Amino acid sequence: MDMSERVPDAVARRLPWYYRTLRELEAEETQRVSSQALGRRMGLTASQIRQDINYFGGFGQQGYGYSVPRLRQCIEQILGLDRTHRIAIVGVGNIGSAIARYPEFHRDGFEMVALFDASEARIGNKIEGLEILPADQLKQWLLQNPVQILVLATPSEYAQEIAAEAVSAGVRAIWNFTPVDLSLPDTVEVSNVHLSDSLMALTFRLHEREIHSRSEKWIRE
Amino acid sequence: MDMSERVPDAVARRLPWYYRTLRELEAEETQRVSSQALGRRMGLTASQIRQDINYFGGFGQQGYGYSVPRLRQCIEQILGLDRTHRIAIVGVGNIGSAIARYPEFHRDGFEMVALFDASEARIGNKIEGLEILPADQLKQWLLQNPVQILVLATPSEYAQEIAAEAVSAGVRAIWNFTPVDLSLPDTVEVSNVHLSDSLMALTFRLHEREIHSRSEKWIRE
DNA sequence: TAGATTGTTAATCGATTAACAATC
DNA sequence: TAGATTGTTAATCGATTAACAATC
Repeated sequence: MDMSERVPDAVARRLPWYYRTLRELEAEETQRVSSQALGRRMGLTASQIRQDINYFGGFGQQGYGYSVPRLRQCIEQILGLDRTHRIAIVGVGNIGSAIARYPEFHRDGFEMVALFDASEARIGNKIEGLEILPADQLKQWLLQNPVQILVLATPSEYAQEIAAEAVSAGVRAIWNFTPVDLSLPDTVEVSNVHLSDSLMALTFRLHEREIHSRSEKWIRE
Repeated sequence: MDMSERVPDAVARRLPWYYRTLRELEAEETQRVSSQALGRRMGLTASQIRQDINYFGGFGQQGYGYSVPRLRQCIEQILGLDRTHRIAIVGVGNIGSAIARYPEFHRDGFEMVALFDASEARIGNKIEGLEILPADQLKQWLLQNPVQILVLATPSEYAQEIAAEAVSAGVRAIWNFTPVDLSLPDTVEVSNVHLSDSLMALTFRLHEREIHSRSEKWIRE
């Protein structure tokens, strides 16, 4: 498993997709899969799948294909899901609390360990048995209770400040739900869920399509 | 504005980002911006920004740069945000109800018009003044009240079925929060928010980094 | 006018696809 | 062994970057 160079983003983005698909195949009790069959299922070329998988090593077998459980397990390890990840959430508004209540995470080794919010009305309340702590205790708490991942779901105006604070308390991975492009040392990994970007990408394609069909009509008439 | 070819995904993904940044600049009352200045701010090359913008036409002015309000407005139009988009949500669990309560959408012309759920316990309840309707009335309702966008936030096992139903009732854009790769006619636009994929991309990079630093040590010692 | 910066073409880089020898 | 399918190298394609003439 040679990891001497940073894996291209294009490949990294497909890894969870492979993982998800392999889990489906496993649930269907499929034992083996060829790059061609997997490609057909995912809408990728067989070549790309072999290329991607080989980035991490030869998990297949010539003339046979890939063992579904084995490949699933390998990708699970590559994704780091064989470990437990402790997660804290800052900002328990709509999205923050939805994440706090999301049960599926547990299955993949994620453990919600603390919730923080700045609103007096929320502090002290419980979500899934976990008490909401005052946001101004975040740094202190993190120093004593390290987490692997911080979920950032505060109002935009506090996002940068709180992220920087968390990083100074040792956080090295942020799952960012605010529409803010965080500026942090590049020793910190950030995964953005820019919800409105994703919604706008949808309206863009919808709009683009309408223009297309209009101009098609134009040509026909 | 030549749109004879489909805009590459790479460009489409950056459009909402440009829009967001231009809005920030506008809020800071910046009147003009050069591709270089915008590039520095966003971490892109000036060249790429000019290339991207020119995909849609010459909105700049030689020797001056781009007018921030004008460019913002142009991209707003390109994204289709000058129109109103009616949205319905199916599945008002954690994520569905978080989306239903998200206030920011209104600003960009999105209007939440209906909520659906299959659970007896939820039907009849209200979120933001909107009553939750039985999911089995979805198709009927959509036929009478067309929406531009359907938010899909049901349990995975119903996602494909409900999406197909909505499409047969005229829906042409789906904002998909389920971890399912929907299979729909390509006349339908889908924007996926695969939350666990995004979380796993984070653990992958975190893990990858650890391997790096370990092997660095290895070399040093 | 001179300086600045775009719009656009050409060069480079990286990612995807094709091809095929290795091998199970 | 013969057939199938991987692992891997080479060819192609597309996206990014560089360069520069056009022009405000």
